Amino acid sequence: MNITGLDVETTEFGGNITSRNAKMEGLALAYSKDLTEYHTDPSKWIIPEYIVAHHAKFDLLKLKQTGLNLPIKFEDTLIAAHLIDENDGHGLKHLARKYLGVQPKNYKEVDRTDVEAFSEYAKTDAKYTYLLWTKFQKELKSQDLNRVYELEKKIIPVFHDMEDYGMMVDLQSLEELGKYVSEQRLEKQRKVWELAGEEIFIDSTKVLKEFLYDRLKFRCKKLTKKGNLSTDNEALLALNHPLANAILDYREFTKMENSFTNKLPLHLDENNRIHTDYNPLGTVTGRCSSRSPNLQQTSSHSELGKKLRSCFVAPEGKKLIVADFSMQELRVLAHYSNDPLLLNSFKRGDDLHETTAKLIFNRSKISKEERFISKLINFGVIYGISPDGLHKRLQGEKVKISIYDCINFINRYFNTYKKVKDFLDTVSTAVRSRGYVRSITGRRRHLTGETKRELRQAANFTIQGTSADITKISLLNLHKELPKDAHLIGVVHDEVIIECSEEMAESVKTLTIEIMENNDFDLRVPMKVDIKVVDNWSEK
DNA sequence: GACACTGGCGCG
DNA sequence: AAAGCGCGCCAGTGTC
Repeated sequence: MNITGLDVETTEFGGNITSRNAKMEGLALAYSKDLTEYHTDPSKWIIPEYIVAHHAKFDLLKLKQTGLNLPIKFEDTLIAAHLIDENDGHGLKHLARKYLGVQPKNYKEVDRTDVEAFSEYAKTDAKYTYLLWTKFQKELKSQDLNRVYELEKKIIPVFHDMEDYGMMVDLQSLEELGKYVSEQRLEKQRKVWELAGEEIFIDSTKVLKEFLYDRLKFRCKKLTKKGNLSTDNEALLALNHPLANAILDYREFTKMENSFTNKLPLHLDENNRIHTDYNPLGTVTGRCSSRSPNLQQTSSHSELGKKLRSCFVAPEGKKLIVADFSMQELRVLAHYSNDPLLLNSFKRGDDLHETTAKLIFNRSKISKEERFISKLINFGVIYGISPDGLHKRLQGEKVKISIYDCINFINRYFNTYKKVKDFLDTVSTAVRSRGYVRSITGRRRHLTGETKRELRQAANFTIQGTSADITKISLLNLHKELPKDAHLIGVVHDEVIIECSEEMAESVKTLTIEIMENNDFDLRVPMKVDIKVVDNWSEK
């Protein structure tokens, strides 16, 4: 089958026009480097059987939305570019310069009202895509990236359907919450002003900094990354002063108002559904990012966060099925390290944080605080935590433990789970000798491993990247195997959300567990899914 | 008015 | 010099 370069031109973005509702205006095709065409006449929009696009998620969506036939088979130079070099830019123009040695015109340099010039521009994009593919195809194969490439291709329709179906918001509840939040914000503001003795502009870090550290002479314990005096959560907490606490209170409500209660309504469609735009390759680790809105940062921990999530609902007669992998990354760590104690804890179905606490505190009965510290260390290992980091985290959680104890605990962790240390060493050696590390699907991250930071990133990539792979495979399988009227409507890294009718909820629940707990990766640990059938996203 | 940067903070 | 990993979005601020 011959491949054809394809590029869909749409209305320009801006204002209310997003990639989701931009309309198709033209179709550029490149059958070879010399034979290209561009059509603005919809009757000429005939889609070849086998195409390559740069960002197929977008182009295929437009074809679908326009009601055109989809190609039988497709390739994507954007995915390929991401996988071949995750650090480099991925724009078509950039890639054309880099791999084809040409000097493409930028979109901004082209006059859209000049029909001939714009047609030429569109055709050139299709041609570059066509030419890039011949290069990338070889690279994917020689660099052993085909498995992850196929995964990333296959997942595109999953995101199409998920984004298209969207997630329902109870607008009335959201508005009520918004009212409460804005009232509370004013109340918290009043409190701050009262304690400050004047009406300072709390939203400005500049003003705040001058007031706290110049006027009131508080001693700032933390600097920003640019070396300025910080007024963030940690810095204010350290002041241990009613005014600082009041400012933190105030911030919780401004954050909620600015980021959520005021913003989410702007993203609702006519049916009060939200259509997040996922970028399946939005991160260097293989995780998805999400935007407009970023559903993945919707508050959840605080009381206010729970109230917010309760506004995400199932429509009348339907249910949400919320399924998350229990300790996904820690299970991946157990798999890679092959540590017998970690593996056994998971195989027995024990509470890992408790297991860790018993082992590092060396007793059979452990306190809540000991479990909490162990939990922090368990998760911290994935990020390459230091005693200092652990200490700060614990301080932030109001746990009073000395830095020496932190050193001690971390040492005991590694003395207990000896093979975890071996795993970290193996990753370090590998990244230094090869210049990259791979996740379980073969996804790569290029790092030299010359700094401590890069070694942490290498270890974290192995775990986070593999976890992302596991979630993506699950999405693929769910999309394939769920009944037709059960719909994936959201994914938050290790959590998936499904909407289906009340009647089928129990069977979909069973099926979802089955699908998510089984994959073809031959892991040494069982994956476990926590799942609930609920009416809203916050319900237990 | 558009754009970039900074500090800050939400999530896993 | 020291830094725990990965993101996107907000308001305020500074600049052209």
